[in-house]
Amino acid sequence: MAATRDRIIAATNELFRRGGYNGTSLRQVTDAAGAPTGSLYHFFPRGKAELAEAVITETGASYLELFELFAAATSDPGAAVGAFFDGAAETLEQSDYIDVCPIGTVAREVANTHDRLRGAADRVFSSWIESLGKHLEAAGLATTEATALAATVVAALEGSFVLARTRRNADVVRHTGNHMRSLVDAQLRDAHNRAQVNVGRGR
Amino acid sequence: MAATRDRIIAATNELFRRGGYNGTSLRQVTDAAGAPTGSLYHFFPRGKAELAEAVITETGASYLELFELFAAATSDPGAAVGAFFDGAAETLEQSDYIDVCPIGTVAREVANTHDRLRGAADRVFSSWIESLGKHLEAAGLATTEATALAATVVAALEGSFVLARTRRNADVVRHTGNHMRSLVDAQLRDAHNRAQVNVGRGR
DNA sequence: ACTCTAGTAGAGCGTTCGTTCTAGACTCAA
DNA sequence: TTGAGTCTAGAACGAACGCTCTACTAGAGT
Repeated sequence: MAATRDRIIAATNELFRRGGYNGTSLRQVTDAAGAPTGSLYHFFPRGKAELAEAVITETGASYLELFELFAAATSDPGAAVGAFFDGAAETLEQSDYIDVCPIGTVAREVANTHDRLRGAADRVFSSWIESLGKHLEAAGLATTEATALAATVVAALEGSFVLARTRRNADVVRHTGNHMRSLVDAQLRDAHNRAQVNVGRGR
Repeated sequence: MAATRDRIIAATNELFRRGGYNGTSLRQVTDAAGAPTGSLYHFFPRGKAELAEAVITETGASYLELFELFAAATSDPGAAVGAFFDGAAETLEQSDYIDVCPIGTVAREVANTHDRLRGAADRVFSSWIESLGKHLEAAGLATTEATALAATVVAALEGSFVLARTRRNADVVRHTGNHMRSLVDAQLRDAHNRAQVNVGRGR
């Protein structure tokens, strides 16, 4: 019976997306979750930091699942990337530009002050990069190239959220998605061309 | 004699880069600047928000100048973009991964809660995009393409800061810079090819 | 029927927050 | 020398912060 815990996590997630870590008070969390302080400290004995760590880890895992869903729908990584950006843009517009991703916000905010939170966000980003990287490898990229390109895509995704929130306009997310798609396509084309040349040379 | 005002701005800039808006108290600011509360409210009568607005605007302008410096050094926008990313990576490493850019951090944090700060950050980002966009136009891109590509580059820059801070490793900034450079180069190549075709057709 | 644990409930702790306010010090024109 | 204006200095305010603490309730196990 962890319904209360779930409500606390969900409320914190949404509040972090709106106001970040330091901008969200536990009073807001308990009010939004309809849970008393006692329950909050029952589920998260180390307090706010432990709650934030759980939100980052659990949200990160669910976004990883979501991306895998997009990736499973096609063997073309460029298309999956483009679709993911488009979905994020839609979400932004429908939520009055509340941040799509609490992880990036919190990570940037507390990277220098809360090392455990930084570590949790690091693990989440790494899991995303690894997942996308594997799909890029499967499509023909070398491991090093695939990882670097995956990191760039994640960076562009997070950065486009910053701009979209600031301008209150999600088009930048879509445009960035298109650019990432053509970048992925170009790198895959290069890799295939190189492979062809090597085959032609009897390699 | 606005030396005190300058010290307050500089201290706030650095503290924002470390802890963001809500994570920085005015006590920290006055301590770091060696200025009493009275002086702070003398120069910024509307308090913390006005101070933050000034930091965003002034830092934004100085980064615009910095980019123009990189851009003036070459007629190749791709090279300027790459060099700018490399410079940022260096800065990150030399500063123990304090954020390079207080604007992105603050903007993402308070976009939903402080509209004036959001507006100030919006103007700064727009000025960067406009500047890079003009250089891309000068190199042969159409206005729409140039603006969209410039926005993607700024997004990738901001996003790579998030990842670099979180991983405590600036390589992602360099890799993203390389990818942005090749993206810019590819788009310019496409534009020139299209122009050639049109000339060949007597257009 | 009794005990034990999980979870609910919220008053209250010490601290720090952004801000206000009063008082004093310096500069320079009149 | 005076007076006005600019800037410095920091004590003090009410509000809000994260967190601790004690008391209570519900239900499972024996």
